[in-house]
Amino acid sequence: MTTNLDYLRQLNPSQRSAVEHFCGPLLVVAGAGSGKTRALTYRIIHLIRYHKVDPENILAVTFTNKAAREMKLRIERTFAGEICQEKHEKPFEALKESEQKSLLSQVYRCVTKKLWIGTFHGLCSRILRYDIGKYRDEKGRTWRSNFSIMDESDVQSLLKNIVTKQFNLDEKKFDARSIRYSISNAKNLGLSPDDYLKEHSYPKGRIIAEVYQEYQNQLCANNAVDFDDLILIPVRLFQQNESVLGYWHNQFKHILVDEYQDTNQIQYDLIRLLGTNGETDRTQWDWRNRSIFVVGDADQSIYSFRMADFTILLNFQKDFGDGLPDADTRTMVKLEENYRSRENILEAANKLIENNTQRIDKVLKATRGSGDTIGFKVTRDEQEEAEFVVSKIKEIKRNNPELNWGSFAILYRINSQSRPFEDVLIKSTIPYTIVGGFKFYDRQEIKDAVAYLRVIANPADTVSLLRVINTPRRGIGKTTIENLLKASQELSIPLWEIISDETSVNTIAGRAAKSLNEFSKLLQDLHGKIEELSASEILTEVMESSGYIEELRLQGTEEADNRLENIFELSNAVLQYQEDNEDITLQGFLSSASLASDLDNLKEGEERVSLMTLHSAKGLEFPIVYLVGLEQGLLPHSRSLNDPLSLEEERRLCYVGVTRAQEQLFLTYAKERYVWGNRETKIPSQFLEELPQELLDTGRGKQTTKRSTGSKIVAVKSKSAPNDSKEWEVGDRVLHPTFGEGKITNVFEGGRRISIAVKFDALGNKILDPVIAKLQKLN
DNA sequence: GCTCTGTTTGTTTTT
DNA sequence: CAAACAGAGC
Repeated sequence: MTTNLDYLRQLNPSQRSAVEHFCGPLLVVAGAGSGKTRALTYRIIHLIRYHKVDPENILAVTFTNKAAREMKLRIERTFAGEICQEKHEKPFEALKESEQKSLLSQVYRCVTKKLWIGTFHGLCSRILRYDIGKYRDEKGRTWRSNFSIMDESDVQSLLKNIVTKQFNLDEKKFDARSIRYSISNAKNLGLSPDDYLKEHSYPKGRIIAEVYQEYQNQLCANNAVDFDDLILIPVRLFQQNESVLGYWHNQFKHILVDEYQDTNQIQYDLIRLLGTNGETDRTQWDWRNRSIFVVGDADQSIYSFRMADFTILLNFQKDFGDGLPDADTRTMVKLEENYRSRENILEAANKLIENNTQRIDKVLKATRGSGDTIGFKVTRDEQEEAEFVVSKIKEIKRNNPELNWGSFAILYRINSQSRPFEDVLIKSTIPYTIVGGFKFYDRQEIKDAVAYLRVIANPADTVSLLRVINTPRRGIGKTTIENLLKASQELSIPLWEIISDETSVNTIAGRAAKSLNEFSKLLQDLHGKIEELSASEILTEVMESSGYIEELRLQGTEEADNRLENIFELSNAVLQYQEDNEDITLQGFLSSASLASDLDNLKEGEERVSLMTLHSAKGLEFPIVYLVGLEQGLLPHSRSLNDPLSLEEERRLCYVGVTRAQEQLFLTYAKERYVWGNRETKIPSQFLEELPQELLDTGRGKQTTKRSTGSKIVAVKSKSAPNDSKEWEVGDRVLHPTFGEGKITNVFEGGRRISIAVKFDALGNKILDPVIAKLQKLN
């Protein structure tokens, strides 16, 4: 019997060699629209169908939950199609509906269900539900499997409390936000509080290390972890426990990572540990029946603020691969044919990204006709910008009956730019969805409901307990709570243990004792039934019995009705979760809820105009794209203007936007816009100049993209720079201790900092800080 | 113990 | 121009 491998015929040679790769490492450098998702999906199918790999042994990491869901769906469908051909010798579509259904559910049971597909965070939380009990950090802290995942605002208030109440620090110097950022960065580099202290001995660093230490204490006391811990803890656990690592190493024989350019250090550590079983000597690596397969595009790396580091991708060949030059390597495949966009759009994208220095050379090759020129519009302000875009949408839709509202996307740099577009869309009664901004799970009533569920699942979660202890109002006031907290601190036991003991409550709480005991009884009751009741039953029960629903009903205002509606929506989400997953436990639902993103709501086939940030648009495509707000200070964002590295990231962001478009792309720029309630005059984005001017169509013939002189923020000079940067000049040969010899191709001056771009003979372009990198000038 | 209101503060991007 | 917060009044 010849296995029917129909899917291979749909691939070009490079895609095919990626899909047919079996064991060992492979880097797939995949340009925008080059069919990388297809390569990834088909490779998984090929592993199972052709190489007979057990789906259980495949780990595929995607960037979003949505991407994971879609990949599963595609695998399921393709698989069903293949099996159908093989068994019945007819296409899947020819089956009766009932046969289709039963085939799909069979594929689900044998394949999709067993695959480990998800985001780093989702997959790691799954691993932790098995193994977190085996972890012990360097201070001896431990966690239990019913841990809570703290959301960003919980973390924020926890930290604020530590900074202001416990440490009495100056809030100006140590605001919770920047401390959170430091801690998160530390965790993404794999640093514990002690490690952090070692690396930062200066006074401020020492204090941050102390706050970090105390923050860990409190997470532990709440039996809670934050987002970063979801990845950090497995890595640490694997490092300290050989047998746990061995188990998961053995489980995951084939590891696939999508969007590899946006992984950070700790995620890399995780992949490396799983792939190599922690063996550092690469001659000892055993690739029999194993592989690491990563897909990415350095030009689309846009998450460095989250510590993503695309040099991890650039180093793949050195790390895992054979390190041979491009022409000879067997561990890298480049996908350069673009199946998405019209040639004009690609040309613009290619021209734009050429201005970046640090990249793997790669050109998107068009496979479709040239298409229209790129629309460009200068408007008076953001209001006119929105009106222009919406009227254009209407016009194009009218002239192209095959398009629906879902064919259009409006992309912007920051969420607050959506406002005027929403207004105009509403006025025109055009359906739209807005991705990002305020999430469903950020709504007050949803957070209340979820907090109830979290306390029931994990009574040690004092943060959630405090949120609901007096919601709805049951006469448990500030002083009562403070007394209870004091008691719990003195006895160093969780608040919950005080509250669940009637005698203690009666002693401490006084007037509030009665309602406190009722409250505690309700939660205790449900906590006891956690095994026997489903998540949705618990939700309904707690919302009714706590009086939460009743209070909203009594209010009768429009707002209260809205909240009731949302709670109803939440219970639908729970039911949906139970439908989609075998796991109907409360904890299962709670972790999926914590990790849910707004992007998950974006459904294909929904005929609505999409509004989202450029970050959210990654991985998506639309026939018609409006990339708006192309102004200095917005795109590129003002915070990147004096740092060449961030500026390159902004350019990549713009590149991501441009390459989302299939048929047509519009760019807009508003001369004035409200910033912080003030009108501000804006100058055009420098990226506009970098695009091929002949492709820009202003609709009137005359080009108006020239910027006023003197507005260049980043000076690129070769000679006679006014300050002492003349030490480094374009054309100089230099020697770097690790990168070797190279030639300076650019000198950037931004404020006090100087960066230079060097093309190394062996390693290609890199941007360096000459003060940090110990560069030597050669003559 | 709870609500209202004036003041302050701050905006990139997100799993 | 928000939202979030603190302090005063009920």
